[in-house]
Order: sequence, then structure tokens, then C-alpha cells
Amino acid sequence: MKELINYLLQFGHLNQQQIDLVESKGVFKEIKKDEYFQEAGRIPREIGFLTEGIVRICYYNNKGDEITKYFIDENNLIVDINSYNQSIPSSAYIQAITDCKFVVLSKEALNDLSMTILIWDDIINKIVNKALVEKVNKISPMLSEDATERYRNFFTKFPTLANRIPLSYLASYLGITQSSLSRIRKNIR
Amino acid sequence: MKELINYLLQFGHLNQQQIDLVESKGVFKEIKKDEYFQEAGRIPREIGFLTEGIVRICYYNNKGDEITKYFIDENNLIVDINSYNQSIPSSAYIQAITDCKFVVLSKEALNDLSMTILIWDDIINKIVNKALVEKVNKISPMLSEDATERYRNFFTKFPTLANRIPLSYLASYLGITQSSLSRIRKNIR
DNA sequence: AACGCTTTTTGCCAAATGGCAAGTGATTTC
DNA sequence: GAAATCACTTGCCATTTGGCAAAAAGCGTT
Repeated sequence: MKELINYLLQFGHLNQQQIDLVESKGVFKEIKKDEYFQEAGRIPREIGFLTEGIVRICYYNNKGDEITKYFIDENNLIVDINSYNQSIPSSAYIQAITDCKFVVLSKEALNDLSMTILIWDDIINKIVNKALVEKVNKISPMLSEDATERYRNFFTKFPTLANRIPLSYLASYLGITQSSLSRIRKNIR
Repeated sequence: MKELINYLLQFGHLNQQQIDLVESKGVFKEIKKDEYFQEAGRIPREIGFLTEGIVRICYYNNKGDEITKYFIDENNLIVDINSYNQSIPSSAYIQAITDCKFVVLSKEALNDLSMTILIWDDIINKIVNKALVEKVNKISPMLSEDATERYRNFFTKFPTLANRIPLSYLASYLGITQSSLSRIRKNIR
């Protein structure tokens, strides 16, 4: 729970009373490897703060291939923000890559916080904004890189992540086949 | 100027007095094809609302290749939001692909508006958020598509854009060489 | 119409990646 | 500890894309 509070405090000030309120709303949740924090087709009704583990966001394209869009690790908020805001079914799965622990805030809890804490919306906005900017900055350069560069850069920027992720997921994140990734890894050594 | 106001009103309500204030701050600006609205290395000091024309965001990667990151057309806000917020030099150029007309709001003007209009920051936040989400949704699927699909989808989704953009820019946006794009176009016909 | 300039297409070949199936190695399960 | 399962690698060949240079097409100017 402390992790969540520290995380929030990076984006705006909260007094002790407000912190207590947030903590009173947070609920612990655990899921096992391969289980889903959220499934495609469902309307997201909660936001999760990941305290332990790694998840991936994935979906199936029109050819039926499973595509890993993104990885998220410890101390980050997890939600399909599009679907959450608009209360529409999510188009993606959020799946645990390792056993995971969360602090969960329900939509009702978040509404309460939004009503009670003046700068709550502002904090959430800043968090979402920052996450989106990071996402763009990660993905955008990849388009102009070849597969070897993409793998190299991923490995350089997220060395700890790279070793905790099955290569099949990493391959689809990098936009290549698993065999290509395997060959690339061989050539780099 | 009306276009800007209509655009803003999509994201929150403004009364007539507030609208007048915004209009009083807006300055018209024109640049010719190939000129820059903003150059890499400079700290952005204004936000532009594009009323006529198309611009591209581009930069040079470490190999010296010119990369087109993004296209923006009429009725959209234009700014390197990272650099603007943090007042750090921008890493990208914003270049006119056609002759362009803008309404420009300076940083000072924006600060005034932020102080005077209570929901101004909220409106800007929503705009930035929406733009970022759109950007992610455009770019992210491209990673798992081959070049032909990327071109086809771009053409389907932005048919008017596609015909106003030099193919060399489009190629680097799609992450392929111009000759590849040319061959793809031939095969599609 | 002719010229110079820019943009786009082609041709040629090399390199990168995909598709499929089989092989290897590790891990789980009973 | 043998069998089954899963994760990763490899081999083979087809397809896609890149790199480079030349050719063709488009465009504005005179």
C-alpha cells in the first residue's frame, strides 16, 4: 500500500487524511501466472496498481495471431484507460506473466476519491499522461528499426524485464516471429 | 479562430467572456511549404492550432536517416508536449508539408488562460490525452503488420491525407524505404 | 517546346524475415 | 525417474525488404 501512496505523491500532494482515505479504499488482490487481471470483451471496473510481478497487454488480430502490445512491471498503474473512461468493453487482455500482487481501486472508490480530493483528477490525469507519453516513446522509434535493433534496445533499456519474459511474448511485442527472435539472439552472442 | 473555439468546446464548456478572452490571445500565423513551425534544439514557446495544411513531425536518428514520426492535419493542436511542458529543447522538427495557417497561443497567453479560466487546464489535459491515445492506437498496431498492410490501412484510414503527402515521407512513417513503398503500390493496383 | 529540378518507379542483387516442421532441452506431472 | 508437456532453437526454402543506381515521370520556368 505504501508503494501506491508513494507513487501517487510523485504527481501531487496529499495530506494525511487524504492518504488514509486512499488507503481505506485500496483492496489487495493476487493472481497467478497466466491468469487474467482483465479479459477482452469485459467492461473494466477497477484500476490496479501492480506491486509485484509483470503483466502483459495482449489481443488477437484479425488473422487470429496473438499480439503482445505491452509489458508493465512493478509500481505502475494498470488499466485499459480507453475502455475504463468510456465504460466500453475492453479489446485487450491483461495477463499475468508471473504471479502478481495488486492494490485495486474500484470505479466506485475512484469516484469517491474524485469527489473528495480536489486534486485527485489532476493526479490521475498526470499519471495517465505520463504513461501514454512513455508508451509512445517506446513504440514509436521501433517502427524505423530493424528487428535486431529492436531487440538490442529492448534488452538495453529493460534488462531485468527481458529476462523475465517468455521469448514468444517478446517476439510478438517486437513484431517478429519467435524463430526470427531466436536467430537474432544467436547472432548477437 | 472559430475553428479553434469549436475545437476547445468539444472538451469543456466556455462562456462568451472566456471565449472572447481566448480569441484575444490567439495570433494568426502562416508558414510556407517546407518551412518549420518548430525546429529541433529549440525550446517550444507556443502552441499552434492548425487551421489549414498538413505538418509532419520528424527527426534524425543516430544513423542520420530522416524519420517522419507523425502527420497532423487541419483542426488539431500542434506542439511537442514533452518539451513544452518541461521547457527543454525539442528533439524533433515540425515541418509544413503544404502551406499552413495556424492560430498560435504563446506560453504567456496560455499561462494567463490557465489562471483565468478554471477548467482551462482540464480542457488542455483532455486534449493532450486524447491526442496521445490516438497516436498510440495508430502506431501500435503497425508493429505487427507487414509493410503492405501498413500502407493499405493508412490509405484506408486517411485517404485524404495519403494523397497530399510525398511518398518519401510516408515511407519513413511506415518504417520502410521509398523503393519498397513504390513496389507495394505497384502490386496493389 | 525545351530545360532543369524534384519525385517516383525500376532493375539488380544481397540481406532480413517468415513459415513450417522437426529437433533439442528444460520442466512438470504422476 | 519415465513420460508428457512446454519453451526454445534449428534447418530448409520462399517471400519480403533493403541498398544502390539508373531510368522515367511529373512540374514549374522560360
